[in-house]
Amino acid sequence: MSQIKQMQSHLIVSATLLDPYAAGRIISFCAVSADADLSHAYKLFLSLQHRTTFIWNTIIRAFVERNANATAISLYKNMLQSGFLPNNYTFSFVLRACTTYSSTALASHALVIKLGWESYDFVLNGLIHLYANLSLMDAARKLFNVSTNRDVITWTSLLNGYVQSGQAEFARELFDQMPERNAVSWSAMITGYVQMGMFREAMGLFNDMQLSGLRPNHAGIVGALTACAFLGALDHGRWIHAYVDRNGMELDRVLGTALVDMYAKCGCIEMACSVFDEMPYKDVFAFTSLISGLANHDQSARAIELFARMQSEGVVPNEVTFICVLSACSRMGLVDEGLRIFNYMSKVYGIEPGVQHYGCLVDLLGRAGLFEEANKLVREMPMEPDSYVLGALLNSCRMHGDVELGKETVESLVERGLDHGGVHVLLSNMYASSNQWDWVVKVRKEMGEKKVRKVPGCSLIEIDGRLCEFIVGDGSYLLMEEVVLILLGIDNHLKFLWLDDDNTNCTMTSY
DNA sequence: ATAGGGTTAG
Repeated sequence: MSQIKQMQSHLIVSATLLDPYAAGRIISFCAVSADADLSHAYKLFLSLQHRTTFIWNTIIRAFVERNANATAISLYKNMLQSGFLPNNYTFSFVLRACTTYSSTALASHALVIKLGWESYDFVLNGLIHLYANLSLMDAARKLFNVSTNRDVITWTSLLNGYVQSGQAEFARELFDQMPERNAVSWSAMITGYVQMGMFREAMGLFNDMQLSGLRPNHAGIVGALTACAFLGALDHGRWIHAYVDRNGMELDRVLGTALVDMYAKCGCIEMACSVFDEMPYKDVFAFTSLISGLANHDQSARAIELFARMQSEGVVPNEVTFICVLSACSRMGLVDEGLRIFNYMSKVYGIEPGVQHYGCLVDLLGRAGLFEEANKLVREMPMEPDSYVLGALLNSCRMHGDVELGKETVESLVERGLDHGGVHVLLSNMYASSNQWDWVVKVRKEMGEKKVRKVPGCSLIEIDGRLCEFIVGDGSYLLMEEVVLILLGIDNHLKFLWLDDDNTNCTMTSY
């Protein structure tokens, strides 16, 4: 790059930059090559007297590649105002920027048609991708149906649209129908399942992909790791980590963070830390992921330390980071520290607290027994409390045995339609522990009348690399009788051990 | 005369 700058000063002196072709080559190098320097390219672009369509296209492309869609679109509008006609290249970049600017999307499509580019491969795929991303599936499907030269990208773009709009079956149907599948189309379906919360399907497909002989790429690996994280599938996750190492895949920000998160969510916090240490570049995602993992492993002190380290390394925290840090403070009972962080979140970083931050703060105050403050905060916060905020308040009522405030809180949950069964169970347990049995009966009766159902609890474990899911009340598992016998055995054993203790009540209530 | 599209983390 420094050589290019030298060369460029020479060219300016010799007036060669007046040659638009030479200028185009230099801008292209500065804007989109491997070690590009976009701000330099942009300065150069602004200084040019004579621009070409190629130069406009290149600078627009550079901003799109950095996800600076607003800038890309405003450059595109400037281009039109300067009298340049966009060509197929222009549209292939601009349509990508339009995925976050739907108002410009329709106008761009209109111009595509007017200039006769609609049936041109790259442009048509760009349009399908655009409509699919905006979840405008009728439009996307229509274009797909009229396309005569469908390739694997056309199919993948449409598939992604069904994923975006949550239509898992259509997406899978399309995937099965594709005449050709490559690593990207497999990844799209795998991460599609992940986005739709269908983690077991994602893992199954990751497995099928390897059986089909295709090597998973970066995105496929990341998708599979995310699924492992949600499923707690540690053995699968470890296998993928070994695959990453064996194939010398670079621990970049995305892959590194996915690994850190997988280990943290699967209970291996030390492995999460060591992968984090290996990552050459750590951004806000990586830090936040580990801070969250530490907080969830009752290592809030380390979480808060990491938060300090992050800032000393100049990584700017975002709203999610603050949610994790505040919840760490709350678990450690660091009331003053939590309040201080809550305040400087907006003062120093300009992040306005959202409902989730208030939720953490209510939890922080409530756990510390500062009821009045917690209740006051809920009443005075600038937005409607959500189920998390009221749940935190309810939990603090339970912890400190304040049945009256608990009852009020449940009422406000009911008013807002946020009363899932667990809330009523909690209230009834609170009445029970304060020996108000008539109220227990009343709550239970109301639950019956309103047909409130508790969402069945479920758990997942991995045995010999196979995932087993257990749902409360479902006795239909293979080997269920053996499982029940073993549990009863453990139960009896515990009773025997605790025989002298009057208060022991080791009955199994559900399995 | 220089170029381009689909999948990726908290």
